Amino acid sequence: MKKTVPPQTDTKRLILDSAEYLFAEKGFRGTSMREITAMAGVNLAAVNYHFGSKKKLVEDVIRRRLLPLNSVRKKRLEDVRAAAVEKGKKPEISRVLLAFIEPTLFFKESNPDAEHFITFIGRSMSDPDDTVRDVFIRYMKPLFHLLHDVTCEALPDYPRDLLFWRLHFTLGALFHTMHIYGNIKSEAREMKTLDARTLLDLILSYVTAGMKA
Amino acid sequence: MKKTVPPQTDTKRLILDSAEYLFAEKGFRGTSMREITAMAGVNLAAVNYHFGSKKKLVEDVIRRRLLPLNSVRKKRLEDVRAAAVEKGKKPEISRVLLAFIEPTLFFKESNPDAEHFITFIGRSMSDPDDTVRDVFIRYMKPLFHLLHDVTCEALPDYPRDLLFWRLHFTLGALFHTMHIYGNIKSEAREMKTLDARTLLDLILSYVTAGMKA
DNA sequence: ATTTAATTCAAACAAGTGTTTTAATCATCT
DNA sequence: AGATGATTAAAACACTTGTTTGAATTAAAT
Repeated sequence: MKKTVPPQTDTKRLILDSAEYLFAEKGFRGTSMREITAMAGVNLAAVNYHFGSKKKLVEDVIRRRLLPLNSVRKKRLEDVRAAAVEKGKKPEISRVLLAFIEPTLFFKESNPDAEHFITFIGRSMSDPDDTVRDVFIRYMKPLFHLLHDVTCEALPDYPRDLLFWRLHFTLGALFHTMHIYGNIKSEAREMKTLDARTLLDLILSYVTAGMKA
Repeated sequence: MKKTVPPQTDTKRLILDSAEYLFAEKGFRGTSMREITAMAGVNLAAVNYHFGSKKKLVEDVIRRRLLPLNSVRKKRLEDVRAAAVEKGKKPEISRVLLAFIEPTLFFKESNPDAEHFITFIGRSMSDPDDTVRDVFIRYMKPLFHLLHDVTCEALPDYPRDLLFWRLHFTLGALFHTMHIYGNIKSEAREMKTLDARTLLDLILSYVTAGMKA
């Protein structure tokens, strides 16, 4: 009848974890099925059996983290909007940006096993591979629209197009930061180790000033 | 009759052009030697003969555009610094950023055949492939140091570390913009077509405000 | 215990990878 | 002209890629 806890769950999770780590480290195309399965300690055919294909796998890797993260960001944005409506005032832009950025940067700490996901997602939007970029954009687009809307409510005197571009600058700064943050190698030696809170303050003051320049 | 220009030059340039276009379109790992040589209309072995390997090729692709571009940016930065010294004042941060960003965004127009390079270079810093990222960072590092120094001279009351991070945010915004700008597909349909001058004004006001937040 | 379905496994598959090889072709100079 | 060195050409190289196969193993249900 109904199965309670099939061992299949372990295999799938092991594969997702390994794939997430390797995709962050070497990119989608730079990671082979054999590397993934070897690291996960499962058979080579397991990926195609459980996920169907490499493309389906990367979609699941992205979905597993991005859907919960986007739920949190969506709720935070709607809370800011609702709080403003209740007080009969427009939302404060710094709170709007905080609602979006804080869960993003702190996602790494709330999900300690997801630290590599931040690195991976940081370059997904400009990934050379269509598959990765398309999946990422597909899941981000509704949330970005919401962010755009709430931003326009916070700064009603600014043209929508202007705020659209400035949000793109903000995302560029954020993604770039996400990619180098948590990336031990590269140029981490030049920047003192920062905790997420300090980094959040840094980026928040920067993008807030930029948005209402 | 005597040919002043040896035909070898043509082959190398054809390969560089095709590689630049395809690397921008599909990434370093996503582009095969056969695609490059087929598009260039040359023999498959020509790449290894003229460049040595695929890695050496991508290094030449990057160098061909980045060295001249960096020379211009370096001169512009030093001009801003010299002009400030002459007047006995500190340089203006907006002029510092302009000196760096303007040649970058206008590079596409001064070199019409290099329009894809901007897309390519826009993601080089976070490219999943070590080769691309290392080459790019190697050629950018001295210029970034200069930019950092002149920025610190423009804002002497701000801690060096703070300005270091804010410059990273600025580069993130710039690279992200470079990558989506000139990329006809993706989300160009949502953003009205902008000329380089308007885009420059947009990003400059944003990052200037962010830097001196 | 026997049947049935789900999962794992080793092996092979066809296609694609960057690179090398060796002979043919070309341009240039004495 | 012929000789020399640089460039091109087609083919093969050794290797990796994602995926599929069919048998072996495991778990669940009757």
